[in-house]
Amino acid sequence: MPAPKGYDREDVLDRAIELFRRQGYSATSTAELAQGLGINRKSMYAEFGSKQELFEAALKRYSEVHLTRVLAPIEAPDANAQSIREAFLGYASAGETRFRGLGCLMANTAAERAALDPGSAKFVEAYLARLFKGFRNALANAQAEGHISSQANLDDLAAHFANSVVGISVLLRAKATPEQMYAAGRGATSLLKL
Amino acid sequence: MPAPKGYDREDVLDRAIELFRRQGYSATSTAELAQGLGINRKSMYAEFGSKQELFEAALKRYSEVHLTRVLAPIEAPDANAQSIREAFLGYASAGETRFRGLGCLMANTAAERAALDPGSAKFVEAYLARLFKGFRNALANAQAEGHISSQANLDDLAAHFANSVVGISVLLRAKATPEQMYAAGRGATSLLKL
DNA sequence: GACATTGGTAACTGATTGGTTACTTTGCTG
DNA sequence: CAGCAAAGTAACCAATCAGTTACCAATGTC
Repeated sequence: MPAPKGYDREDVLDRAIELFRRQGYSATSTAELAQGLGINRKSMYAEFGSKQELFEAALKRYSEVHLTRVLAPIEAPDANAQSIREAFLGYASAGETRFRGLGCLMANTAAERAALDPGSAKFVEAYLARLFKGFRNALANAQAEGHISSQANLDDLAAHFANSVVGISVLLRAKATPEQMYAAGRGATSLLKL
Repeated sequence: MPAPKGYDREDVLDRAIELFRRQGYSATSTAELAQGLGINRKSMYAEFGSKQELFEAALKRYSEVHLTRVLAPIEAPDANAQSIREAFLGYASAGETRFRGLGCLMANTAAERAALDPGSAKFVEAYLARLFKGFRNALANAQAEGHISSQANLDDLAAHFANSVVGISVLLRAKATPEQMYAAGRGATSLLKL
């Protein structure tokens, strides 16, 4: 067995996520990446192949780990109106953390790369579908629990909530004030009774 | 008097808007710009000074001309609930036009540049404030006309609509299906009575 | 029609881009 | 301890980056 790697792939990907999230794809050079990842350029290319492949690996991990954590409230099988409210409160509160100015890697990628790069677009597409599906289920429960009008169109509302999450992510990226984000969250969820 | 310019500044800026909107700031080179603008690189630098200044001039014109046109329904002094509905219908319908994949220059800039570039950030900030103000006024009229509950929080709702516009712009950029966008628009405006 | 002022063309600058190649170092296995 | 496969280092590559400079062409006034 040869010399073991001096780095952990998942740690490296988390650092890549941080870098791409802060600077975007185009504005992040491979030299910056290697330095930020704490590994050599050679090792970076050996491990990931190219900047594009590293980016897609970062998107994959972001989706599997980071998004899974942040979407947990609305993806729980028993998610309901209260879960949706809590989720938006959580996203708005990110404006008071270090994520202010960073935003969401998927939302940033949707705006920066998806239209130009099919490799990114498929992750964004899956992200939007995932958001919709999560909200759609939570809304079905909310309706069953009487927190939404029985004649509400759940597909429209799920699309609305998914869209609002994307919007809030961009506000977060654009350093909108936390109060703007809280207000947007309250407004978006104001049609949930109680 | 010397030789007249072989180009019109406003036409050139409109082409710059188109290019930056399609490719973003970082992914658009000055060579591409000069070619796309239909003028020489030298003339471009003589007219605008730098890529950054050209970008800001494009943002300025986009705000003054393009945004003013597209925001007209909600910025009319007598805008009301119906105006808001129509506006969202209009934004969603852009998904069936050539703007699919382009999105809104302000929303794209919010995600790509605002966090890194104060020069862009001030335009984005003004854009968000403008959206809020427009919706806030339209909502006041809507409430007076009985199309919104009298105890609704108009500030929250204005922030919500502004946020939804940003979200829909990103969906447009990410080539979401028109149906996704129409659904998001219907969901976002579903709390407007009638 | 000579001059002055501007726009247009193209070659060029040094720096940086993504990616590669030779070479050294490391650490496990037989 | 000898051998070898992989990681680390750094120099290197052609291409491209934003921006500049020197030159030519066009247009106006006097």
